[in-house]
Amino acid sequence: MYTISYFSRIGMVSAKTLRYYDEIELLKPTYVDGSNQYRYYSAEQVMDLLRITELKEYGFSLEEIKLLLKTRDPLQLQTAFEGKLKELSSNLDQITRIKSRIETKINKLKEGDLDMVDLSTFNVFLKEITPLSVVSIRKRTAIANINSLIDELFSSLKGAQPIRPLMCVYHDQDFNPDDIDLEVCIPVKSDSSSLSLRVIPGGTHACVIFQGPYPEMGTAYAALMDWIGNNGYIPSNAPFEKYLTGPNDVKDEQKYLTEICIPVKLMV
Amino acid sequence: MYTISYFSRIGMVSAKTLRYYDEIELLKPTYVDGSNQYRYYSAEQVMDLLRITELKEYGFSLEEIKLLLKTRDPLQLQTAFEGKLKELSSNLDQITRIKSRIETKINKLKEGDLDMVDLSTFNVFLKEITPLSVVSIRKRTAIANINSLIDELFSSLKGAQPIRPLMCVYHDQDFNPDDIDLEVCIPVKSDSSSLSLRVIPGGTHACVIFQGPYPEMGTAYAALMDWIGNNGYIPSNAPFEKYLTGPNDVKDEQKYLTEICIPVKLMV
DNA sequence: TGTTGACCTTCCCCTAACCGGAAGGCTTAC
DNA sequence: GTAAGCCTTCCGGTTAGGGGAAGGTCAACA
Repeated sequence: MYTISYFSRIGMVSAKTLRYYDEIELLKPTYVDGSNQYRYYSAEQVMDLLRITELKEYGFSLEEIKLLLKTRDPLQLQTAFEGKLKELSSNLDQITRIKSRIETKINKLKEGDLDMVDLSTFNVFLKEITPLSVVSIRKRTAIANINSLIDELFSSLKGAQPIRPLMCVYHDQDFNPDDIDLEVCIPVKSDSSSLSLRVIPGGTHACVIFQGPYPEMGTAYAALMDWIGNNGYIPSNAPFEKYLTGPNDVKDEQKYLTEICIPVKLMV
Repeated sequence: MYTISYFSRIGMVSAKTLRYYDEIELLKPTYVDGSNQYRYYSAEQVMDLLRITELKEYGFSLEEIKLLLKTRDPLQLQTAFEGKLKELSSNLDQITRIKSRIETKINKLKEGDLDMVDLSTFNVFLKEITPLSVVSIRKRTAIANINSLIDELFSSLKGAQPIRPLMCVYHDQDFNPDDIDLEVCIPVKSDSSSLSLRVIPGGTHACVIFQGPYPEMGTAYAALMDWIGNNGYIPSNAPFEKYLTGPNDVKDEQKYLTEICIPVKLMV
């Protein structure tokens, strides 16, 4: 039996942490003195504590660890590890992309470019769009899952040929990247009767073409919304994007080309 | 002038976020209606909002962004970006190391190794150590900074030859990885009179040799502390580690060799 | 003119994984 | 006798907002 401070030194964690683990029922002392509430830990608990620290380093939350500690099934552990491995790989990609974005920023700064984006440099134009038949999936999900949605959609195509680039409709008003009402669309011929089609309504749209990485598209949206307000229009429906040139076409994110369209009507 | 919801759509953030930015004085609306407290944002603020979102993506905290927004000095911006770049690089390294640790775990699991470490497999031994002269730096810092401390120490060596591997004394009782009382030591000949030496006292030490990555050394510490308690000793001074084989000697972290020593005395 | 629905406000509580410190109780060593 | 060193609980703080309630306001429509 160890006191909390000795036990904390064994595991190289703070006593505060141990009290917290007790509170959330992750690791309770084997014995608590009834008279003074002192916590005492047993030698077997050392291994539990070490496992907790290890899993924490791997990026598991304490809730997840609580479950993993209980299981004696090595397969479940393996699955959890493999999932975490994927997560870490995607973190790596994410960080790498951000690094390259910062690098181009630094280069611009060095060239004396003051890095001030001017909304008026965007070339907003009005366009009458005719209704368009598409195959689509609509789902409420995190933006990060968009790729699996696209895969799913493509596999449901059954040989039908896309006649235009991929599109995405953003049905949300309030923007929250972890929970988006997302509709991925592939335009197809309107007589592809074997598929269940949906028709994107036509009408007047304010549009802009943006070149650059997707996370920087905010400026284009801002320019578009700004233009709409300044020209006596208001948005009348959900905006959508057409991915003219994307990751499948070029490697350099700076070369991505996207058209953003917002259906509009005249203000009364 | 935009209402909060229109402004939030322009910037693709939630209205909640905008109210929060108002509260923390990061981005205050240019005009607030006196009668109903409605917030109104101006067209110029769009760029500020977009910059905030951008810097957030780069990993800056809102406090840092507050400072960066104010400055018109491109050099300061560049410095901040370069610092962030370094931070992201070290994150990349960190994640890569963790990934490879998880991969070896998975391989062990596949081989049927149940991944149960047994403290009793560690070979703890008692050792009489004679006093040792070292050059050292002691500092309270995050464990992540240990490398710069080592560099600093080596550059203060002025040609004196290390006679033993690098050591580190851990003066803390309560372990907190972001704020450690750390002493890095290089053993030198005791007659290196041109340097200011400090002497690590001799005496009885309980020691163990650990093979593997540094973050997994906890098990060895646990085995050591366990042995000490079970054999009628108590720790009498700060523990230290000797880095017998480290990153300068081999690439594979699984091959790192470290000796952990804890000064002990007999319990009364 | 009334009503409906969209929009705005403030206020309060919640998150994860603890840290810092206060106030108070117990032993033990000098 | 008292100071040091343990231990306890409790309270408040951290980041960047989200969820939701209660209530005021606005514009359009019947």
